[in-house]
Amino acid sequence: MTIRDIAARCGVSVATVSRVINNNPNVSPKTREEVLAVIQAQGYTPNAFARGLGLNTMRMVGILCTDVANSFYSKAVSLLERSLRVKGFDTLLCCSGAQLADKKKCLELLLQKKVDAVVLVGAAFREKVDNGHIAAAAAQVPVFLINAWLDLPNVYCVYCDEKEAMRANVHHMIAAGVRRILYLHDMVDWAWAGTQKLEGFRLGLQDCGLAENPDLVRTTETGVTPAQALVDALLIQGGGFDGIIASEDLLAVGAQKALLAHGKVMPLIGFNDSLLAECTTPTITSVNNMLSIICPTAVTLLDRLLGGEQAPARIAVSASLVQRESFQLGL
Amino acid sequence: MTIRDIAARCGVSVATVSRVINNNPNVSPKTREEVLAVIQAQGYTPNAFARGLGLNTMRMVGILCTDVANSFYSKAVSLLERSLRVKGFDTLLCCSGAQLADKKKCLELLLQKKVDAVVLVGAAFREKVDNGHIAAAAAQVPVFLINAWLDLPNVYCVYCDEKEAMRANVHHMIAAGVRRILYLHDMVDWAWAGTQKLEGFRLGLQDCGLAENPDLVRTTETGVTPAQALVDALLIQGGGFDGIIASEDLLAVGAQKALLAHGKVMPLIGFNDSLLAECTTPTITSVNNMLSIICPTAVTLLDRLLGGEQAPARIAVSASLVQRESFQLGL
DNA sequence: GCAGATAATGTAACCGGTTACAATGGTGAC
DNA sequence: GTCACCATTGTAACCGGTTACATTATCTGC
Repeated sequence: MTIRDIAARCGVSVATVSRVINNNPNVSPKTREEVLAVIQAQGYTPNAFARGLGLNTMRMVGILCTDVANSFYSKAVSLLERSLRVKGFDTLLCCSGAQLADKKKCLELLLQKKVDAVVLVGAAFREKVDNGHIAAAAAQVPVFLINAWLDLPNVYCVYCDEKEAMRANVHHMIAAGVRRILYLHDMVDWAWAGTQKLEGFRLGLQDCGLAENPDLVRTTETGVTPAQALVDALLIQGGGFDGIIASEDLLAVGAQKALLAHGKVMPLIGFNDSLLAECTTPTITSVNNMLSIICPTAVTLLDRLLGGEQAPARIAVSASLVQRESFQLGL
Repeated sequence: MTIRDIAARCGVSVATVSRVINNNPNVSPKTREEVLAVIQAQGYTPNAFARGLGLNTMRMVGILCTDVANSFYSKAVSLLERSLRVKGFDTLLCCSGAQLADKKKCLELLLQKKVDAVVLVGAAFREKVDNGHIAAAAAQVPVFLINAWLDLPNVYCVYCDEKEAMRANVHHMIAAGVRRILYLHDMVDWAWAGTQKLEGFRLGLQDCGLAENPDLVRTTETGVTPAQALVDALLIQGGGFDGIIASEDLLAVGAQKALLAHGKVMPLIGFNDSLLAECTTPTITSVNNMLSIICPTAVTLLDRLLGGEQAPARIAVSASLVQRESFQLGL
């Protein structure tokens, strides 16, 4: 069943049928109605490939995601997909893992499928690391970074100001009487968000006139268990901290487990406002980095841009702290 | 840059270039080498839409997922996407939500994009509910159900035998001395897996010569908080159970929170072996429904089938219980 | 009644690949 | 030398849409 079949059945030309399909106004109401009736009756659907070839787009957007199994990324993908669908885009998903070479390969795969744009979730590096693949992609289609920052042409960034959020966290803790904050972060030091948080932590201490203690800024592998092991080891060595901030809820959970095991109690703040933070006992206070704003905003940007409008290259939104039980503890 | 440009630059015909691109053996080594060199030099990539039009496939598979933000589904999507990519398929993702009408619409969207197959994650209904959209999809492309069961032509099911897993859970509990098990499940009673679990629960009791107590089979909304509220209410009313099985870790977490709040301790088993089960204190024993086997298996099936081979319509794998702290408690 | 504008429709080229079939050239057998 | 055969290559039709441009029909004002 092709457009020519429909045209023949209606006694009109293919152009007219095409016009009807694409809501082109240059068709008489009567003709339109007849054509629509035949299309309906025959259950005709235009061939997407032919359409793509003619229009040079299939309205597909590629999402390059480090790992959808990670709840933070999956939340982003979920929000992006929904927004994209509303705007009439389909989502091509590619989960690259953390390796640079794999990200590069996945990006190429997406571009080969001729997506209209690419959205990167947890895939952007700091400038000092090789971003050649992103620049190469941006040479072909607009690239959107979720919660990351990169100064490259045709790369658009929508992110949460986690630096300020972290700074505020430090202020909160110190205002509440904490004096020696342990900052726990995972080792992906190339990630933009990671550097922002660390910087915010330092700024916060500075604001309060406190010196940074290198022993209280600790790097751990990602995951509950490594974080738990690290905090456990620190507590065995005598601790030396009276509050904890973790760069991610996963690490906060590990820290909390260690605290509980030692019968210790102190303020604890995590990041990402994930489901995990609600599942522990006590629940964990966490920074919400506003994916629910960032993702739809990025899609709006994308839609505007592809529609030929101008769009800002960067949009920052501020975070919000979700208070739960773990912050009050031990005060 | 088209295939004709490449052909002209090489002094060969488009057919030859096409043969080189597609690894057709009917090309002399010398010619192949020359053509590849030019392709390389020009950075030529075949137009995916033209290719799709000619071959009537772009090697894309649609995944229809209820909700990727849910960790169980996102795990499935992650595993599926990886396996599909290895086989040379790209993944079109559509998250429909739980509404039947939305699922239907999403399925149509995927089919319009001319995917080679559709994989349904958390989207299959029991037979008594309307499955017309699935049958309609199966009339166009093979449909694969992850952890669900449906007897329709061209629908392939790969699932975990959660009925037996549940039955075994009941046996375990009773062997450990539990006498009155509370079964907590969410209200999506149309889901195949849900009915299987309930049936397994009943069979388990039957096996052990115990009568089913309707008061101890409770339905709750999905989520930690509703489950917590329900168990809390039951405990206030006096309890009457000495062990809990939850149809999902999320509910198990809620149940555990209620138990902790009441200072109660009893064996608890969840389903899905999710990250949540490791984050609570104590950790929660949970049934692993083998997504890590099911998903790659489904993709293998899909690949074989699209390759023209025969493939079984159903594959069942058995679950495995992951022992953690919550099962020993109170024994 | 007619020039000129406007609305509706049709024709055919084009998008960029794949591939059936035809054509060419070189080989060895006899 | 001729023929059959095989490996290699080329020509042109085809996939199924979109759309520039041409054409025809209708309407307007004078």
